[in-house]
Amino acid sequence: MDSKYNPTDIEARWYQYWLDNKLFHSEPDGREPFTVVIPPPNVTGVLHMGHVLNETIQDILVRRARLEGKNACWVPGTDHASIATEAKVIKRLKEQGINKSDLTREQFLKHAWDWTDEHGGIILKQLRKLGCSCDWDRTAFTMDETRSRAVISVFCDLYRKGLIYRGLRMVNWDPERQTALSDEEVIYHDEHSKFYYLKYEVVEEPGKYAIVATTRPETIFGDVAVCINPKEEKNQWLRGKHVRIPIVGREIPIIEDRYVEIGFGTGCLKVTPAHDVNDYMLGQQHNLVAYDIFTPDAHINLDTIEPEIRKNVEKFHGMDRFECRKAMAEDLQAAGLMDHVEDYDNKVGYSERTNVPIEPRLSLQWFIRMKHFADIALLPVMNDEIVFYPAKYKNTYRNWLENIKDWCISRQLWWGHRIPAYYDADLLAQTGLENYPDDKIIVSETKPEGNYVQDEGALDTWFSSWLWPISLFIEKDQQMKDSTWKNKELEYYYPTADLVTGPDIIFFWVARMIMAGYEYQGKMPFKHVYFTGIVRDKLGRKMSKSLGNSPDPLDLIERYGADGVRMGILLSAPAGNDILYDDSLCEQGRNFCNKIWNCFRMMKGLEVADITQPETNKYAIQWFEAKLGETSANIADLFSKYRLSEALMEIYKLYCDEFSGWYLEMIKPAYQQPIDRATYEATMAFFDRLLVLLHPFMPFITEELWQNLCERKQGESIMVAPLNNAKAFRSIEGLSEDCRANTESILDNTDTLKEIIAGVRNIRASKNIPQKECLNLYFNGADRYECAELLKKLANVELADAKLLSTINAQLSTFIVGTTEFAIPMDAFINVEEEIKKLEADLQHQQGFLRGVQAKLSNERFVQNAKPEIVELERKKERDALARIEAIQKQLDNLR
RNA sequence: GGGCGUUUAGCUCAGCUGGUUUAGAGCAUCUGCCUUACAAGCAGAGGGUCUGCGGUUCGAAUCCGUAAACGCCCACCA
Repeated sequence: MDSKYNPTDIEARWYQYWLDNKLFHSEPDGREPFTVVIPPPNVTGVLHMGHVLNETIQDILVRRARLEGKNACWVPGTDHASIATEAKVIKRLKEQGINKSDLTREQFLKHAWDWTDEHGGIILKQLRKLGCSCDWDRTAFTMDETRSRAVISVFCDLYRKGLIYRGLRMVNWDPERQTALSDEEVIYHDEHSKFYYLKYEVVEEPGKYAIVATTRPETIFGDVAVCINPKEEKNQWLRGKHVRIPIVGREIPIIEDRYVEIGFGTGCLKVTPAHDVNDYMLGQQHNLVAYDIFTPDAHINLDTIEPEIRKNVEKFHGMDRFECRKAMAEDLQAAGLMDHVEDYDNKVGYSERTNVPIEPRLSLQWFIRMKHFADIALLPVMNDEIVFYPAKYKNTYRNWLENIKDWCISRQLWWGHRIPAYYDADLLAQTGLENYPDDKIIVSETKPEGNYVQDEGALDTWFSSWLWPISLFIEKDQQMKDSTWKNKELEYYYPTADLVTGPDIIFFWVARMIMAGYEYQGKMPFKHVYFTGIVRDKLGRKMSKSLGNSPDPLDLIERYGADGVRMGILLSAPAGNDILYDDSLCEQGRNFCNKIWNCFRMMKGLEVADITQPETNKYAIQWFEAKLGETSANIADLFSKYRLSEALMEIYKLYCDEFSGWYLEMIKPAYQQPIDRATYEATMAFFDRLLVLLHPFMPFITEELWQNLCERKQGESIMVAPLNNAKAFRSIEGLSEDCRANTESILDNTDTLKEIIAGVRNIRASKNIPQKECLNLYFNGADRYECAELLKKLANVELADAKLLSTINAQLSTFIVGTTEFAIPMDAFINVEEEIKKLEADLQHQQGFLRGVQAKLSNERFVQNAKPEIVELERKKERDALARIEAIQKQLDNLR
């Protein structure tokens, strides 16, 4: 065996073994289920560090549950990601010289499916490299047959329930992709822009102007009024008058509405109903026309305005909106109709997917009434039936639900689930879409007989994702019945156990799954939600392609091994906190693998013989048994709180410090001596349990070593290791009174021993005494008899001999543990000056400590008010401190 | 403009209902060791008064108030 762990071959081999033996596959049975559904990555996506974090956490939870004997089922799959994927397909077509507009829907979809088949699922392959134990037989796609049928059924069902409606509304329009978006898909950025003060001449008083401040002068073609607040003094003179739009020339009325904020800007607000949500609202209240002056791709379109007005501004027709803003500002300036321009900071909404400024646009879309869903989804989270980790997201969640708005679910895209709404072709030809009567729309799972045309729109991707925890378990060909699905799988796997996802999709996805869960199964979709942080680089910057600061996970796996990367990403990832990723974390993971590897090498190198078991070994085994029990209990507790990085750290310390650093040193036979069989077997058993404990975090190396620890049968795996776990996970609280006392005292005693050894090592290091030099240890003090007993058990770790201290002389180097003083004869090594200095510093510290304690104890109110056990503790502190001070002084006297 | 969160060693974080020998961990740093499992290692050491201020209390990193800094979410002030 090499002294370095080499993961590459090992990982590939065991992953295949797990697949071959169907160890990831789950079928309903008598065991308790533990279900996790993967947050489906984009079907054409590629693995990035965010996935690594997310999937590692899920795998840890799933593998842990499996070891606990649960029937773990982690269902993988991908999301069709309608906007993102459509964009990618369009881009590729463009590279081939094809425009989307040249294709029919069917032709385009053919290309999209080709693309999906080609690139789809690459990311799922990559997850295997990470070690993810997904049940691949269940792999699903949000647009596969079963999921699609579910989506359409739900649309029809909600429509029948009156929870879906079609309406002409002001929506967020993405001019790049030319589709409507939901409110959640708009991201607001702070922007330094300009505030333009435009002069609108008052018709009734030529030469006088109303000054209107706007950030968007390019929309003045659509102005239909100027609004003032009836209470604003300075604009009273405008009441009832009309103004002329500069450059454009249209005469528009001054209207009054209290919506306009007094004191903001000039108090005059231009009203453009087609291009601003508030203006739209004003327009409706004041019966104003809405001129839509933009094409779907946000170029100026003057076809909608009056021809006589148009001729004034023909040159702007067809301009891009930002180009037009510039041109309009210049023209206004030149015409003397620009009062002035100010710098202005405001927020501008951008499309989440295309990163293009969104345009508020009046359009005919499909919506879900959300009030009903907010009602069913709020309570379960607020009273912790569904538990959020960290809990702070409950606030965010509540806030959103309490202010919820209807969800725009239609998209002007082809890649997605086509809206199952049908229009009578003849009627449609007469009325057009906007005026098509609602009661003549047919919403149905299947195309109605006759001459009907289907709605051109597709559904928002999240309209399929919100069904994910349900739709994954719907049987092939199963139809929705009575607004629900029932079958054996749903009965068994639903509700799922844990959902692991980023807080950025709490509204998009988490909240909506909860809604759909209650609506369609009458139950929560999951019991716990673990929100991960965002992976950042070590400078705290979000990882992004454009910054180039995101490492390629596969490359990292290549360099550090999957186990190393898993440890690296997890180590500093407390729930909900962002993680600052740095390669050095993976390095630590790799180093840890190496450590474990070498523990194993050491054990395998032992020669076993039937000899008497030394007392030290008996003690070591007892102690480590206790330690392992204690740590296992801690880890179980940390798991229950989803504090996974802390759990891993506990295991890390258990391996490195306790097992390698202490236990193996205690039982290690002298050079070329054999080990007794009892100790050997106990040690192997310990290691087995250690591997099981670590397995969820580092699946590959643990499987490799577990398989080599002893003879294993074909098909056996640490993944489903039999329940010596029950023993490993038990807590000290669960032990009998006697056993617990024993456990605790052996742990305490060993801590004392470690302190003594540390004292000796300290002296050795500070005096440069070589390792080979065996030292004699003398001691004296209150607990000396106990110490003597203990030391005998550990003598072979560090010491030649342990004796009661009889006389003290200057040729000793000393230290104190508890209240016992220890001394090592130094002969020529001793430096009296230094020794005195050290003791004096210690003395000072002890005296300071004593003063603090005594101050407390002499405070009557403390003695009266504090709990008796606290007072007693302080008294013990005082006694101990006094004893130590006395000991130090005695030593000082001797040295002097 | 609202709401939430954070602020503890050089870095990343623990520290639960105030009291557990004058604050812990991992990493990093420094020193010494190629000791017969491991230099991707071993041993040892240094390093913080817990963001500032005020309060409650016998006692505060821990509770309350306040200020500041940073971060996140929400919101139609053009």
